[in-house]
Amino acid sequence: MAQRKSGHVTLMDIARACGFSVSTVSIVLSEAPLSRNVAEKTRHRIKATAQQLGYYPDAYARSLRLRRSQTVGILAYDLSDLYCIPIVRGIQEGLQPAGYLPLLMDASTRRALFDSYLQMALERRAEGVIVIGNWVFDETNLLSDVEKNNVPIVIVSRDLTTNGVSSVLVDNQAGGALAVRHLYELGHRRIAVIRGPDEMFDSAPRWAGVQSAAAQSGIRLDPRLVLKLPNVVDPMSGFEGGLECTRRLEASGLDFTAVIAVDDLTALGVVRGLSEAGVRVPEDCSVVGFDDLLPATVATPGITTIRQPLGEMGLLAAEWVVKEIEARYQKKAHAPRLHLAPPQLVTRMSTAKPGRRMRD
Amino acid sequence: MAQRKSGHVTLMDIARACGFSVSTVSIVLSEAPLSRNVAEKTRHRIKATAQQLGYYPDAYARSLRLRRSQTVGILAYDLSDLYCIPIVRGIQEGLQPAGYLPLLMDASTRRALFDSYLQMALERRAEGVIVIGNWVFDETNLLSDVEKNNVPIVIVSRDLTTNGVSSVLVDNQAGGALAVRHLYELGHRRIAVIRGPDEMFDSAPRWAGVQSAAAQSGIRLDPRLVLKLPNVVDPMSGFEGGLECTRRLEASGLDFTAVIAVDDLTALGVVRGLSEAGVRVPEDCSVVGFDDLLPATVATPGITTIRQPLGEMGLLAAEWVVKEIEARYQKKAHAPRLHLAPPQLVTRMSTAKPGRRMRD
DNA sequence: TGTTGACCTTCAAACGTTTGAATAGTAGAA
DNA sequence: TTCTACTATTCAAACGTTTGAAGGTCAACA
Repeated sequence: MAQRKSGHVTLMDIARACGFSVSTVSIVLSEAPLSRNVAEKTRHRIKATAQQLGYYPDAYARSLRLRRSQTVGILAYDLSDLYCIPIVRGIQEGLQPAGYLPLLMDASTRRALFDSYLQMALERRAEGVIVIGNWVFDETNLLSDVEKNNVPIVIVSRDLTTNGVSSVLVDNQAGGALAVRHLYELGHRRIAVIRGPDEMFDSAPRWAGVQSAAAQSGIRLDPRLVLKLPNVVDPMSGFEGGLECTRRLEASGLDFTAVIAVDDLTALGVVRGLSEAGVRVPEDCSVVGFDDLLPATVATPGITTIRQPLGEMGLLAAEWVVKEIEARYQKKAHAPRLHLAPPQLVTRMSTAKPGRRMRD
Repeated sequence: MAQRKSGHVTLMDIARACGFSVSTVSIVLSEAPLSRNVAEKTRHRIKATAQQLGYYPDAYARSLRLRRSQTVGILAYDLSDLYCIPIVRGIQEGLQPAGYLPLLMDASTRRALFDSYLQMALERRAEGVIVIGNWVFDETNLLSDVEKNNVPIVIVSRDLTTNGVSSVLVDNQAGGALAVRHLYELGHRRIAVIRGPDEMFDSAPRWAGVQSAAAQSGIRLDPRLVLKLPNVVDPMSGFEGGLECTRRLEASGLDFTAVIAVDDLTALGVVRGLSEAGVRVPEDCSVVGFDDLLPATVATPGITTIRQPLGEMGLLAAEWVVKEIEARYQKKAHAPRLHLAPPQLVTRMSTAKPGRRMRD
């Protein structure tokens, strides 16, 4: 067997091994149209040799020649945020049939990493980029760099259409309203709200939804029962924030029969806080979360929550990039689009009719 | 500006734009040693033009020429398994300083995807591969294909040293023992155990650890209190299995004051099952999990568990591949290595001294 | 005998980089 | 003047593919 420089088997190695030219070998192995002309036994011989030598075509050489990478970069701002994975799954599902490979990157909440990965995506000639931007990152200059290179980009979970970027996200406002209406129908009237930090994009629209639904139902939201989480990027911060806020609520001595938390982790923090104070969920107080992540399902009591259709959102984002890539090859670019996915109420054990809560 | 074919700015574009040759431009932009010889203003001019044109070097051309991809494939069998992410984080951390880029791939529990991603890793000329094999996958023929291509491979969370693959995993046996001893010291003597399915690699050693520690402490494990989860690959299956087993335990009418579950999700299923039966945790029954994943922390009560040092494990795996890659460039390969990371008991609220449990 | 077409295979150029070797130009030393 | 040494830049080949164009061979037909 020929001694190869790179340690990898190449077309040349196969050509030498079975006495044909590199061209023929390439034609056969890549199943090019021309391969119909190649004699049956030649084809067989070449394929067998390739198999036996453990040949894998070199993606670099191939992409270089074809000027296509068949790759889409997926850039998650924080992959450990539980809600990323279902999105990633959806994206993969959407990319697969179109023959694009996901290039998954996790910025681990580090801004510098995010930038360098974005750069890497460009160097790798990703034909499109999907950003999962669950947390805030104010600067979009790099994203514009992406656009400058004629690479279509879609962002999931933030609305950046004003910056010219197609966006897929849940209808946060409708979600907030859903939570309020659910509690209202159960009979709750004194509802505490734990809002997300200002720096989290979802916070404002969810709060807006809560407010408008409350107004519509004739519920007065006591400002003293509305708290806001501090802005920390740690994945556990929601839980701790919810816990801390609940302690404050309990210490205040105010009455409330339900709590709406900005997300599931916060809701779990609320449950913990109530439990510390000897308040039972849902008998004494109901709790509603947002997102529908695993911990909300497996906790006891299971958390009633507003579900985001994360998989579908990822799928749609993938389909959009793919379509946009194809479009650009035909020299026509679309205007940025926006999709607000409908949220869905998932009723579990953490909400019930308001009971008689004893307060000493 | 020159009209380029590929839609991307190339060295040639820059060369034309500022009147130097491609070589000079390359030398300057890649900061090659020769660039010391290049006149200051030439350098400036070239860099400025590159910047202005939005040049990103083509990773494909570069890797092709250099015959190095600076890439390590990370192949997770199921990224939605919560315990993958900390490992991935650790790996990234270990790869970064060595200048290798992670190529993250998620097989989504699908065997076929796993195979095709592994193939892709080879086509992308990954210089090393790290497999996170949290669930069983019996065939290692593809892994041997990897070895055949002279690509070092490390597996996290399974012992495949007998197949010649370096392995990093937690000391499951020690972990099982830790759980028993903790309960023993609290005073528990009648302990139920929910074992993992046979197809899950960790199951056997954890059970062995439980058995030996029980024997050492003089605890007799009632076989009727030892149940086994069915083999389902769904991420929720642990929870549902734990719940189902607990219902069976409760229905049996047997006495027990504590439950050891094979992992955290199962433990949460146990808590749910106990709650259904009106059994309080930890007052009436203690529960211990394994892994220390997020849901164990944020549930109420927080689950006492055996922590795997996932980050460190990933870090070590990364360091091993990197070292092995460098070694192969010097034509010397190491024998496969094994590291059993020490588990650690994390005490939370789900365990306490056995109380007087009423049974009618 | 020459021509045609069908069939099978190869040539050679290109993709965008990097880099050892080569080419000039300048200047100081022998 | 010639030699050496240094600076500043370029040539050209190579990495492993793909593919339009061209090269063969062979049989059949005119």
